[in-house]
Amino acid sequence: MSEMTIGKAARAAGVGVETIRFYERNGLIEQPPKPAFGGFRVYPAETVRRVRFIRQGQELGFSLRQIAELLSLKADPATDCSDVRRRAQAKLEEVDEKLARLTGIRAALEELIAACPGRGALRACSIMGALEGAEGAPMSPRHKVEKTR
Amino acid sequence: MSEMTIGKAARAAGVGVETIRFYERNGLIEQPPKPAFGGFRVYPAETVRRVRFIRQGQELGFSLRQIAELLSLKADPATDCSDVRRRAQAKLEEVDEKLARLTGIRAALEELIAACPGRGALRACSIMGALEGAEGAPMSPRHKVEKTR
DNA sequence: CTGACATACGTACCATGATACGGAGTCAAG
DNA sequence: CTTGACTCCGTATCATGGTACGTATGTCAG
Repeated sequence: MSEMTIGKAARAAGVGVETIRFYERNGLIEQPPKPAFGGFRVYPAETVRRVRFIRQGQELGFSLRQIAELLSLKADPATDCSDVRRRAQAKLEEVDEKLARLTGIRAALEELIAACPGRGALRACSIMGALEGAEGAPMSPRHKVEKTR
Repeated sequence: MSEMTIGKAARAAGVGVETIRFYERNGLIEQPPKPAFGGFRVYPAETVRRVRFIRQGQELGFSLRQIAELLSLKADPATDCSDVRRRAQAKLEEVDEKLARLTGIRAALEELIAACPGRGALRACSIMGALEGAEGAPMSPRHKVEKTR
Protein backbone atom coordinates (compact mmCIF):
# COMPACT_ATOMS: atom_id res chain seq x y z
CA MET A 1 0.00 0.00 0.00
CA SER A 2 2.99 2.30 -0.35
CA GLU A 3 1.96 3.67 -3.74
CA MET A 4 -1.29 5.43 -4.34
CA THR A 5 -3.18 8.07 -6.24
CA ILE A 6 -3.39 11.60 -4.97
CA GLY A 7 -6.81 11.10 -3.41
CA LYS A 8 -5.62 8.19 -1.30
CA ALA A 9 -2.47 10.02 -0.30
CA ALA A 10 -4.59 12.98 0.76
CA ARG A 11 -6.89 10.82 2.82
CA ALA A 12 -3.93 9.03 4.37
CA ALA A 13 -2.38 12.34 5.34
CA GLY A 14 -5.66 13.82 6.53
CA VAL A 15 -5.80 16.70 4.07
CA GLY A 16 -7.70 17.53 0.90
CA VAL A 17 -6.48 16.73 -2.58
CA GLU A 18 -6.23 20.41 -3.35
CA THR A 19 -3.96 20.90 -0.39
CA ILE A 20 -1.49 18.37 -1.75
CA ARG A 21 -1.50 20.12 -5.09
CA PHE A 22 -1.05 23.43 -3.31
CA TYR A 23 2.01 22.08 -1.51
CA GLU A 24 3.37 20.83 -4.83
CA ARG A 25 2.93 24.19 -6.46
CA ASN A 26 4.79 25.76 -3.60
CA GLY A 27 7.67 23.34 -3.63
CA LEU A 28 6.92 21.66 -0.32
CA ILE A 29 6.26 18.33 -1.98
CA GLU A 30 7.73 16.93 -5.12
CA GLN A 31 5.19 16.06 -7.74
CA PRO A 32 5.69 12.48 -8.91
CA PRO A 33 6.19 12.11 -12.66
CA LYS A 34 3.25 11.25 -14.83
CA PRO A 35 3.36 7.69 -16.15
CA ALA A 36 4.58 7.55 -19.75
CA PHE A 37 1.36 6.08 -21.05
CA GLY A 38 -1.91 7.36 -19.74
CA GLY A 39 -2.99 7.05 -16.18
CA PHE A 40 -2.67 8.95 -12.96
CA ARG A 41 0.33 10.10 -11.04
CA VAL A 42 1.53 7.62 -8.47
CA TYR A 43 2.29 8.98 -5.03
CA PRO A 44 4.78 7.22 -2.76
CA ALA A 45 4.32 6.83 0.98
CA GLU A 46 6.94 9.53 1.34
CA THR A 47 4.38 12.07 0.21
CA VAL A 48 2.13 11.19 3.12
CA ARG A 49 5.05 11.48 5.52
CA ARG A 50 5.95 14.86 4.11
CA VAL A 51 2.42 16.18 4.46
CA ARG A 52 2.34 15.00 8.04
CA PHE A 53 5.66 16.72 8.63
CA ILE A 54 4.18 19.92 7.26
CA ARG A 55 1.11 19.70 9.46
CA GLN A 56 3.20 18.97 12.55
CA GLY A 57 5.33 21.98 11.75
CA GLN A 58 2.23 24.11 11.48
CA GLU A 59 1.08 22.85 14.85
CA LEU A 60 4.33 24.24 16.24
CA GLY A 61 3.68 27.59 14.64
CA PHE A 62 6.03 27.34 11.68
CA SER A 63 4.90 28.97 8.45
CA LEU A 64 4.94 27.02 5.22
CA ARG A 65 8.01 28.94 4.15
CA GLN A 66 9.85 27.96 7.30
CA ILE A 67 8.71 24.39 6.95
CA ALA A 68 10.08 24.35 3.43
CA GLU A 69 13.41 25.39 4.89
CA LEU A 70 13.27 22.61 7.45
CA LEU A 71 12.51 20.16 4.67
CA SER A 72 15.50 21.22 2.64
CA LEU A 73 17.68 21.01 5.71
CA LYS A 74 16.39 17.51 6.10
CA ALA A 75 17.36 16.69 2.54
CA ASP A 76 20.86 18.05 2.96
CA PRO A 77 23.30 15.45 4.33
CA ALA A 78 25.53 18.24 5.64
CA THR A 79 22.84 19.48 7.99
CA ASP A 80 23.74 19.33 11.61
CA CYS A 81 21.26 18.96 14.37
CA SER A 82 22.22 22.40 15.62
CA ASP A 83 20.80 23.98 12.45
CA VAL A 84 17.41 22.63 13.31
CA ARG A 85 17.79 23.51 16.94
CA ARG A 86 18.57 27.11 16.11
CA ARG A 87 15.39 27.38 14.12
CA ALA A 88 13.34 25.93 16.92
CA GLN A 89 14.90 28.38 19.31
CA ALA A 90 14.18 31.32 17.02
CA LYS A 91 10.60 30.16 16.78
CA LEU A 92 10.40 29.91 20.53
CA GLU A 93 11.48 33.52 20.79
CA GLU A 94 8.87 34.53 18.25
CA VAL A 95 6.24 32.70 20.25
CA ASP A 96 7.39 34.45 23.39
CA GLU A 97 7.00 37.80 21.69
CA LYS A 98 3.51 36.96 20.57
CA LEU A 99 2.70 35.80 24.07
CA ALA A 100 3.91 39.08 25.51
CA ARG A 101 1.85 41.07 23.04
CA LEU A 102 -1.27 39.04 23.71
CA THR A 103 -0.75 39.24 27.44
CA GLY A 104 -0.63 43.00 27.13
CA ILE A 105 -3.83 43.02 25.13
CA ARG A 106 -5.43 40.73 27.67
CA ALA A 107 -4.53 43.03 30.54
CA ALA A 108 -5.84 46.07 28.69
CA LEU A 109 -9.11 44.36 27.88
CA GLU A 110 -9.56 43.14 31.41
CA GLU A 111 -8.90 46.55 32.83
CA LEU A 112 -11.40 48.11 30.46
CA ILE A 113 -14.02 45.54 31.28
CA ALA A 114 -13.51 46.04 35.00
CA ALA A 115 -13.86 49.80 34.64
CA CYS A 116 -16.97 49.57 32.47
CA PRO A 117 -20.19 50.16 34.39
CA GLY A 118 -21.76 47.38 32.35
CA ARG A 119 -25.02 49.17 31.76
CA GLY A 120 -26.22 52.60 30.93
CA ALA A 121 -25.60 55.04 28.18
CA LEU A 122 -22.65 54.76 25.88
CA ARG A 123 -21.10 58.05 26.85
CA ALA A 124 -20.41 56.62 30.26
CA CYS A 125 -18.73 53.54 28.84
CA SER A 126 -15.05 53.46 29.61
CA ILE A 127 -14.36 50.96 26.84
CA MET A 128 -15.68 53.34 24.21
CA GLY A 129 -13.74 56.06 25.92
CA ALA A 130 -10.55 54.13 25.58
CA LEU A 131 -11.17 53.56 21.90
CA GLU A 132 -11.70 57.23 21.30
CA GLY A 133 -8.39 59.00 20.98
CA ALA A 134 -6.87 58.16 24.33
CA GLU A 135 -4.28 60.92 23.88
CA GLY A 136 -1.11 59.61 25.34
CA ALA A 137 -0.85 56.09 24.04
CA PRO A 138 1.11 56.72 20.85
CA MET A 139 0.11 54.37 18.12
CA SER A 140 2.66 52.02 16.69
CA PRO A 141 3.43 53.17 13.17
CA ARG A 142 2.03 50.44 10.99
CA HIS A 143 2.32 52.69 8.00
CA LYS A 144 5.33 53.30 5.86
CA VAL A 145 7.02 56.66 6.12
CA GLU A 146 9.83 56.32 3.66
CA LYS A 147 9.28 55.55 0.04
CA THR A 148 11.22 52.68 -1.44
CA ARG A 149 11.62 54.33 -4.80
CA MET B 1 -8.27 73.37 11.57
CA SER B 2 -11.21 71.02 11.79
CA GLU B 3 -11.60 70.61 8.05
CA MET B 4 -8.89 69.28 5.82
CA THR B 5 -7.98 67.33 2.74
CA ILE B 6 -7.42 63.62 2.87
CA GLY B 7 -3.65 63.97 3.12
CA LYS B 8 -3.84 66.16 6.17
CA ALA B 9 -6.41 63.92 7.78
CA ALA B 10 -4.14 60.96 7.15
CA ARG B 11 -1.14 62.69 8.68
CA ALA B 12 -3.22 63.80 11.64
CA ALA B 13 -4.35 60.26 12.24
CA GLY B 14 -0.93 58.77 11.66
CA VAL B 15 -1.85 56.60 8.69
CA GLY B 16 -1.34 56.77 4.94
CA VAL B 17 -3.78 58.31 2.49
CA GLU B 18 -4.42 54.91 0.98
CA THR B 19 -5.39 53.56 4.34
CA ILE B 20 -8.12 56.16 4.72
CA ARG B 21 -9.43 55.31 1.30
CA PHE B 22 -9.27 51.64 2.20
CA TYR B 23 -11.37 52.28 5.29
CA GLU B 24 -13.86 54.21 3.19
CA ARG B 25 -14.18 51.41 0.70
CA ASN B 26 -14.83 49.04 3.55
CA GLY B 27 -17.44 51.15 5.25
CA LEU B 28 -15.45 52.03 8.34
CA ILE B 29 -15.37 55.70 7.47
CA GLU B 30 -17.91 57.72 5.61
CA GLN B 31 -16.56 59.39 2.52
CA PRO B 32 -17.35 63.09 2.61
CA PRO B 33 -19.28 64.38 -0.42
CA LYS B 34 -17.38 65.98 -3.22
CA PRO B 35 -17.86 69.73 -3.41
CA ALA B 36 -20.39 70.69 -6.07
CA PHE B 37 -17.89 72.69 -8.09
CA GLY B 38 -14.38 71.40 -8.54
CA GLY B 39 -12.06 70.80 -5.70
CA PHE B 40 -11.12 68.12 -3.28
CA ARG B 41 -13.16 66.32 -0.70
CA VAL B 42 -13.18 67.99 2.69
CA TYR B 43 -12.59 65.77 5.68
CA PRO B 44 -13.97 66.73 9.09
CA ALA B 45 -12.07 66.19 12.33
CA GLU B 46 -14.44 63.32 12.95
CA THR B 47 -12.58 61.32 10.33
CA VAL B 48 -9.36 61.61 12.27
CA ARG B 49 -11.14 60.52 15.44
CA ARG B 50 -12.60 57.55 13.66
CA VAL B 51 -9.27 56.44 12.28
CA ARG B 52 -7.78 56.69 15.75
CA PHE B 53 -10.66 54.65 17.10
CA ILE B 54 -9.93 52.00 14.48
CA ARG B 55 -6.23 51.86 15.32
CA GLN B 56 -6.96 51.65 19.05
CA GLY B 57 -9.33 48.78 18.37
CA GLN B 58 -6.64 47.01 16.40
CA GLU B 59 -4.25 47.45 19.29
CA LEU B 60 -6.76 45.53 21.39
CA GLY B 61 -6.90 42.74 18.86
CA PHE B 62 -10.19 43.60 17.17
CA SER B 63 -10.44 42.92 13.45
CA LEU B 64 -11.65 45.63 11.11
CA ARG B 65 -14.96 43.82 10.83
CA GLN B 66 -15.41 43.84 14.57
CA ILE B 67 -14.38 47.46 14.76
CA ALA B 68 -16.99 48.28 12.15
CA GLU B 69 -19.55 46.69 14.45
CA LEU B 70 -18.33 48.73 17.38
CA LEU B 71 -18.61 51.84 15.25
CA SER B 72 -22.18 51.12 14.30
CA LEU B 73 -23.01 50.39 17.92
CA LYS B 74 -21.56 53.78 18.67
CA ALA B 75 -23.80 55.39 16.10
CA ASP B 76 -26.92 53.71 17.43
CA PRO B 77 -28.58 55.72 20.23
CA ALA B 78 -30.22 52.56 21.52
CA THR B 79 -26.88 50.97 22.29
CA ASP B 80 -26.31 50.17 25.89
CA CYS B 81 -22.95 50.00 27.52
CA SER B 82 -23.51 46.29 28.09
CA ASP B 83 -23.46 45.66 24.34
CA VAL B 84 -19.95 47.00 24.18
CA ARG B 85 -18.93 45.18 27.30
CA ARG B 86 -20.14 41.87 25.94
CA ARG B 87 -17.96 42.32 22.89
CA ALA B 88 -14.94 43.16 24.97
CA GLN B 89 -15.58 40.08 27.05
CA ALA B 90 -15.89 37.90 23.97
CA LYS B 91 -12.64 39.31 22.70
CA LEU B 92 -11.03 38.60 26.03
CA GLU B 93 -12.09 34.98 25.72
CA GLU B 94 -10.68 34.84 22.21
CA VAL B 95 -7.42 36.24 23.47
CA ASP B 96 -7.37 33.67 26.23
CA GLU B 97 -7.81 30.90 23.68
CA LYS B 98 -4.96 32.21 21.60
CA LEU B 99 -2.84 32.47 24.71
CA ALA B 100 -3.61 28.88 25.60
CA ARG B 101 -2.71 27.68 22.11
CA LEU B 102 0.52 29.64 22.07
CA THR B 103 1.42 28.43 25.51
CA GLY B 104 0.97 24.89 24.33
CA ILE B 105 3.18 25.56 21.34
CA ARG B 106 5.74 27.15 23.58
CA ALA B 107 5.85 24.16 25.88
CA ALA B 108 6.20 21.76 22.96
CA LEU B 109 9.02 23.79 21.44
CA GLU B 110 10.82 24.05 24.71
CA GLU B 111 10.54 20.36 25.33
CA LEU B 112 11.87 19.58 21.88
CA ILE B 113 14.75 21.97 22.27
CA ALA B 114 15.64 20.48 25.62
CA ALA B 115 15.58 16.95 24.21
CA CYS B 116 17.64 17.85 21.17
CA PRO B 117 21.30 16.90 21.48
CA GLY B 118 22.17 20.16 19.78
CA ARG B 119 24.83 18.73 17.56
CA GLY B 120 25.42 15.67 15.49
CA ALA B 121 23.62 14.00 12.66
CA LEU B 122 20.05 14.79 11.83
CA ARG B 123 18.77 11.28 12.46
CA ALA B 124 19.51 11.74 16.11
CA CYS B 125 17.64 15.03 16.28
CA SER B 126 14.53 14.77 18.39
CA ILE B 127 13.04 17.87 16.81
CA MET B 128 13.08 16.34 13.37
CA GLY B 129 11.78 13.17 14.92
CA ALA B 130 8.81 15.01 16.33
CA LEU B 131 8.04 16.54 12.99
CA GLU B 132 8.05 13.16 11.33
CA GLY B 133 4.75 11.42 11.92
CA ALA B 134 4.82 11.31 15.70
CA GLU B 135 2.11 8.64 15.67
CA GLY B 136 -0.08 9.38 18.60
CA ALA B 137 -0.59 13.11 18.41
CA PRO B 138 -3.63 13.25 16.14
CA MET B 139 -3.66 16.30 13.98
CA SER B 140 -6.45 18.77 14.33
CA PRO B 141 -8.53 18.57 11.19
CA ARG B 142 -7.89 21.84 9.45
CA HIS B 143 -9.45 20.47 6.31
CA LYS B 144 -13.11 20.31 5.42
CA VAL B 145 -14.72 16.94 5.48
CA GLU B 146 -18.26 17.82 4.52
CA LYS B 147 -19.07 19.55 1.32
CA THR B 148 -21.23 22.64 1.55
CA ARG B 149 -22.99 21.98 -1.70
C1' DC C 1 -19.81 -1.02 -22.27
C1' DT C 2 -21.41 2.42 -19.70
C1' DG C 3 -22.12 5.43 -15.88
C1' DA C 4 -20.21 7.09 -11.69
C1' DC C 5 -16.17 8.64 -9.72
C1' DA C 6 -11.32 10.20 -9.60
C1' DT C 7 -7.66 12.56 -11.53
C1' DA C 8 -5.14 16.41 -14.15
C1' DC C 9 -4.56 21.08 -14.86
C1' DG C 10 -5.11 25.92 -15.16
C1' DT C 11 -7.28 29.50 -13.30
C1' DA C 12 -10.10 32.06 -10.20
C1' DC C 13 -11.53 33.09 -5.73
C1' DC C 14 -11.84 33.56 -0.29
C1' DA C 15 -10.42 36.49 3.88
C1' DT C 16 -7.20 39.93 5.98
C1' DG C 17 -5.16 44.56 5.87
C1' DA C 18 -3.32 47.08 3.50
C1' DT C 19 0.14 49.24 -0.39
C1' DA C 20 1.19 50.59 -5.19
C1' DC C 21 0.32 52.47 -9.82
C1' DG C 22 -1.22 55.26 -13.59
C1' DG C 23 -3.47 59.02 -15.60
C1' DA C 24 -6.20 62.91 -15.13
C1' DG C 25 -7.73 66.83 -12.59
C1' DT C 26 -6.85 70.64 -9.12
C1' DC C 27 -4.66 73.88 -6.18
C1' DA C 28 -1.38 77.20 -4.57
C1' DA C 29 3.13 79.43 -4.54
C1' DG C 30 6.39 81.90 -7.02
C1' DC D 1 1.11 81.02 -15.78
C1' DT D 2 3.87 77.40 -14.85
C1' DT D 3 5.34 73.89 -12.00
C1' DG D 4 5.28 70.87 -8.25
C1' DA D 5 2.52 68.80 -4.91
C1' DC D 6 -1.64 66.95 -3.93
C1' DT D 7 -6.17 64.61 -4.97
C1' DC D 8 -9.35 61.37 -7.37
C1' DC D 9 -10.46 56.91 -8.97
C1' DG D 10 -10.12 52.37 -10.54
C1' DT D 11 -7.49 48.63 -10.59
C1' DA D 12 -3.57 45.67 -9.42
C1' DT D 13 -0.47 43.66 -6.21
C1' DC D 14 1.42 41.73 -1.80
C1' DA D 15 1.59 37.78 1.81
C1' DT D 16 -0.74 33.75 3.88
C1' DG D 17 -2.91 29.25 3.34
C1' DG D 18 -5.61 27.31 1.17
C1' DT D 19 -10.59 26.26 -1.49
C1' DA D 20 -13.37 26.05 -5.67
C1' DC D 21 -14.49 25.60 -10.58
C1' DG D 22 -14.47 23.95 -15.23
C1' DT D 23 -13.18 20.92 -18.65
C1' DA D 24 -10.90 17.01 -20.28
C1' DT D 25 -9.46 12.54 -19.50
C1' DG D 26 -8.80 8.13 -16.99
C1' DT D 27 -10.34 4.05 -14.22
C1' DC D 28 -13.14 0.65 -12.54
C1' DA D 29 -17.45 -1.88 -10.99
C1' DG D 30 -21.38 -3.92 -12.56
